[in-house]
Amino acid sequence: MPRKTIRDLAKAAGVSISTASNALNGTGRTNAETIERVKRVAEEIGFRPNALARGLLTKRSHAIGMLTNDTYGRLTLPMAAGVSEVLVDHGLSVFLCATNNDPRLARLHLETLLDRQVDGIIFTATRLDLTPPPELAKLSIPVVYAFAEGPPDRISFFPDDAQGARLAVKHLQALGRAHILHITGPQDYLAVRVRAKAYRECVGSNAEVLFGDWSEEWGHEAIEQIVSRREKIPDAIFCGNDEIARGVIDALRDKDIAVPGDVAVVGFDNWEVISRQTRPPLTTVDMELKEIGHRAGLAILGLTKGETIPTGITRLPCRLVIRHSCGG
Amino acid sequence: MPRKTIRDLAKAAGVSISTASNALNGTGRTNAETIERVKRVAEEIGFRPNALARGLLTKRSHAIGMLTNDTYGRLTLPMAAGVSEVLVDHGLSVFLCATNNDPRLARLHLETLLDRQVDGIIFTATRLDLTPPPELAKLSIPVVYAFAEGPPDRISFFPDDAQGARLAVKHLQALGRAHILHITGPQDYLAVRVRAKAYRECVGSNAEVLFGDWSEEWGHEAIEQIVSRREKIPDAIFCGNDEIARGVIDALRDKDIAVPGDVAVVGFDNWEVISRQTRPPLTTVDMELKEIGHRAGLAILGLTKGETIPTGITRLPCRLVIRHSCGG
DNA sequence: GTGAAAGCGCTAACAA
DNA sequence: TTGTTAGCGCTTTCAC
Repeated sequence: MPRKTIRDLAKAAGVSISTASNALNGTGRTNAETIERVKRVAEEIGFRPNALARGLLTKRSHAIGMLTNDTYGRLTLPMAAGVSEVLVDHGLSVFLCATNNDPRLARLHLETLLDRQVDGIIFTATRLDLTPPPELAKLSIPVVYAFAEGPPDRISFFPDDAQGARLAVKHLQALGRAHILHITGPQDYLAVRVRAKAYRECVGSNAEVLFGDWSEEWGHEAIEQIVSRREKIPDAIFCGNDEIARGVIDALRDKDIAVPGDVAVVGFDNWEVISRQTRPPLTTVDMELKEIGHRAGLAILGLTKGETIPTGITRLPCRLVIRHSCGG
Repeated sequence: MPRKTIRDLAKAAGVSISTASNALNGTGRTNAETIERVKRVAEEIGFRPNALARGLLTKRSHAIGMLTNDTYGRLTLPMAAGVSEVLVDHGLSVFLCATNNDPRLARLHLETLLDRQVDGIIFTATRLDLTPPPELAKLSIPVVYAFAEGPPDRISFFPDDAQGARLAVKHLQALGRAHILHITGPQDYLAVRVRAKAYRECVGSNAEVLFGDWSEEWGHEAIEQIVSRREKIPDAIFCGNDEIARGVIDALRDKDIAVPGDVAVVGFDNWEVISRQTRPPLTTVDMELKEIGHRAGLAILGLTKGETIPTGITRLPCRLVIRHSCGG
């Protein structure tokens, strides 16, 4: 059985097509009783409007595209969930397009999205300093950047890395740790530089930072370096992500250095498969990716309604998740 | 500047609307030269057909919905990537709908998808024995189940857990391990029972299986149990997932039991953030989730074209990823 | 208050 | 081979 059309509805309710339409949408001037009846009949016969037909006419598809540079990694997904969460109740659907960092694929997806008359596009990336597809800047529909930096006249949401780093370092200081070391990822990541700078501002500008990569292995190696110096080891380590932190904790245990007794450790990301499973469980900074998704979704929603929303980068606060790797 | 319509194209190319349409779509009988010209002009003026209008008329939206029970977890995402990968080149887009295991949300998403005239729906779950939304069974559009079991008259794709388990166990046996233990997850998971059964068929029906949960902690605890028995410990352990395997490996190292020297360990999932980072790196079974996504995408594609595709459950082979936790 | 009619951008008969 | 015409299902003037 094919879907009921508004014609079927009009016939069944004994009204004209336009009255049926008005009754359902609350447009025009319609008798309250008629509205009631049309709605009841619509329910009875299972009428649901065809979104394609409606979109064709109103020029609003009530769909948005989410363009992401990776194959839905651990950063993109919480954001996508956040976006979807706020939009579903407003009747907006989300096309998920993974570009896999391939410009050709990005263009392909983008064209398809425009053909589908999406009301807006959210671009998300896996690192803040990845250059978004330049085509996005020229679009006449709303574009919001999440975990990526768009042009100044667009809206971009970032986690506040500096604040997150301060959160971590100040927590360690409040716990009485005086000699804090920072072991982090590759220096060419913007987030790495921002976090390192904030760290230095808290503990003094001659504070030591060890740059490496994002792996557990680097955590091990860094500890090896520290210990082999035969100096006094730090009493706290602020790690650039949870994987490094896990490596650090494991390496310390291998050397019979107690965590948090001798050395307190803080991570960054709150990637739970890691942060919950270190021994002891890891105190870490959560970037609130889902909240970034929420905000991006709300921004798109507002823009499509013609609201004015401040452009430029908005930094959203991180949250410290306290577990046992710092004591307490 | 509004988008160009097929009218603009027809005018610019000096042909009628229908000729323009035929030229672009290869329908009807059109002069090769005209086709050429129309296509060139379309390119020049930047004409792109409105997918909404086309869909309204052809009753094919060239979009599908992907309904998933979780907030895009680690199982769903590789599958989603696989689906999208095979569909993008056929001009199909994917609506991603996370139901968060909430039946109300599932229904809401489903209705929206139908309103949008999606050509088909792929349902994916985080466990094989999760009951898919019953509404799906009654739909008149194609529905494919990936990592979930649909009704017998629909298409379902599963990883071949039994084959995966055999792969792991036979690998250990080929390496000369004679006393293999299975430490796995909760017995109420179908996958757990299937893997355990396959394991027992390989090593003998009195073989021991320890059921627990999916955590690293359980891996530790299981090793504790084994060692405290003061019997001869097994020379190989087949773990139900990578998290358990990581716990097992860590616990063995804590007890100075060499991996793979004394005990070889195999995991299940190939969740790389874990399997690459264990010491030694973990040999593990990969369920080829992306391939499941590929197959689901191709199945939907075929169904929307009216092809006949065998219904019921198709089990897709797992692959053994060899690292160092078994030696070699 | 309600309905007839026009038309969103496109495809597909059918006529020319 | 091409153009004319009639809609797809809906919203939206504008008469009545």
